[in-house]
Amino acid sequence: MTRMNEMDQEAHFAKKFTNMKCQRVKVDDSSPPALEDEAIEVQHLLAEPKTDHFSVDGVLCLGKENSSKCSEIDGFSYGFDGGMKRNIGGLHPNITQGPDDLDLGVLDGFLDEVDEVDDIHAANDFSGAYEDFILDIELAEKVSYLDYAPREGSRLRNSSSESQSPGCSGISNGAVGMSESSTATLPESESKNGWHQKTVKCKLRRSSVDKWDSQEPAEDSVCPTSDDLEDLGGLDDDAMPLISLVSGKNAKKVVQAAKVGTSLRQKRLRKPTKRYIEEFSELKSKHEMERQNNLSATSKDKRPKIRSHNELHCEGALTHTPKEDSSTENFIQATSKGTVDPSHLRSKPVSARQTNSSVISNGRRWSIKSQNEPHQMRAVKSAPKELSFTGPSAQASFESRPRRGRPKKPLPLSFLESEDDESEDDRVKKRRYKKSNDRRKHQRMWTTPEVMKLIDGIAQYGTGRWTDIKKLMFSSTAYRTPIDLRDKWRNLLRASGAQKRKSNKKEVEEKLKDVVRSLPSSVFRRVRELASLHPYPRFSPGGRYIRRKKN
DNA sequence: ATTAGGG
DNA sequence: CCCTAAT
Repeated sequence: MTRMNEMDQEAHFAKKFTNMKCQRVKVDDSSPPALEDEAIEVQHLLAEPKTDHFSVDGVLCLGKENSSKCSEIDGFSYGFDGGMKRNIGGLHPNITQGPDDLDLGVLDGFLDEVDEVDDIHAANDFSGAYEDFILDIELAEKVSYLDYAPREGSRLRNSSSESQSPGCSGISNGAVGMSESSTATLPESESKNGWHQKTVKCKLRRSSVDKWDSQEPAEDSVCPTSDDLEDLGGLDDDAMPLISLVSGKNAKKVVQAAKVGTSLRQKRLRKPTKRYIEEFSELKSKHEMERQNNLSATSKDKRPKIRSHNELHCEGALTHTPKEDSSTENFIQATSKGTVDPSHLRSKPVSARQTNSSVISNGRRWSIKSQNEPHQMRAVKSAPKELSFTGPSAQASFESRPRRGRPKKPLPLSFLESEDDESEDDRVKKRRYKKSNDRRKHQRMWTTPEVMKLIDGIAQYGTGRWTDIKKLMFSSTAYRTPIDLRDKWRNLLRASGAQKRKSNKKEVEEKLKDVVRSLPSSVFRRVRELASLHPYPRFSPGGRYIRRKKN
């Protein structure tokens, strides 16, 4: 599985870049010699973005210390970085441990964070768009020079220049801001001024899509989308602006002919639905967030993958140090607001991780051995579910996470639209909506220490006073609500057999049994004790109401 | 706002 | 975990 994925990735990357190259070359060739001034401009523009090489450069940078030496191409390296991360993220679920629910747990923290992740996406998208944006800047100026709707022109320029510097310095705010300003420009594109706006739009789209699909093995280059093609008279969005600059419609045809091959192929390759892509990106986001939230070892499993992945692309080209992913980390850190310093994580030697994992696997213990251990457990999660627990540090970091409310936002119908014909704006919106709506249940694994605390709390307060228990025993864990506590207790009762429910339901019983198995028997002893002491459903098995004890 | 109970 | 009803 792992193997295959990696290979896919590799092949995919290769193909992608090849495609890009082809496009540019063809465009170049087809540029009519007429209008030499413009042609030169075009040449310049074409030469400017060394897209074909930036990947390599980016990787190199990655391998190095993310030092300032790379600053010139930082934008690119970041962009690439984003791609890599997504790749890894996407890769992970497949390559990690086996089946069952464990991955759900690993992923869980992420879904809630999607909003924040959005920023990351934005940043990444932008960095991807960066190179093209350079072009756009020049274009924009040209445009305004040509007296196209001055307001728009200046607008464009503003957003461009504003973003230029931050983009280069590769810091989150800048990047995000930029991407936002750029997107803000898009909606205006419907006005008559026509092509230059479209130009920007398409370019942005194209680059972001490139980055985007680079994450997904099954997904291939998807530069032009149907709507674009229609809008622009069937022109490749890459070729379009340049050609337009040169000589308008005649050029269009030339280019159209030239790019037919690549375009068609790209179209054909575009199989996965947007839905699919989105899903994937969310998963990725989750992974990214998880890396931030669990300062220590969440990635016990992931990390090695990252390494290997990088190796795949960098091998021989550079000597990569243990810090090879530091740039990645830094980027994330810079990008998100409430970020935990991932430094431990970086510096954590492999040996330590291995040690921890072994410790975990042998399992059942009540006492906390080390602060880091819990994270390992959560990350590994192949260990019995209830066995793992969340350490204070992780709790703290999760605590800072805003409590997710229930979305309940009405789902726009456009959301369900078929994918192929929708404007860029729609697509952007869609993505946004998806994020807010599509967030699934974020399940948090109950760790043994948590269960213990819960039991203690119940012993103290009895059932029914969940808020008190929450406040007292779980004051540090924001993600456990009183209701959660109650639910967990309910489950414990059922699992411990203290609840003489209709035991006929073998199916359910069986499922609960594994939960039981993963928890120390001592826990269940207590559960049973408490069950009799504080019967949860206030009705005893006999059906009589039992009054709750008041402490 | 909190709890109970069902999905 | 989510939702609703009841308190």
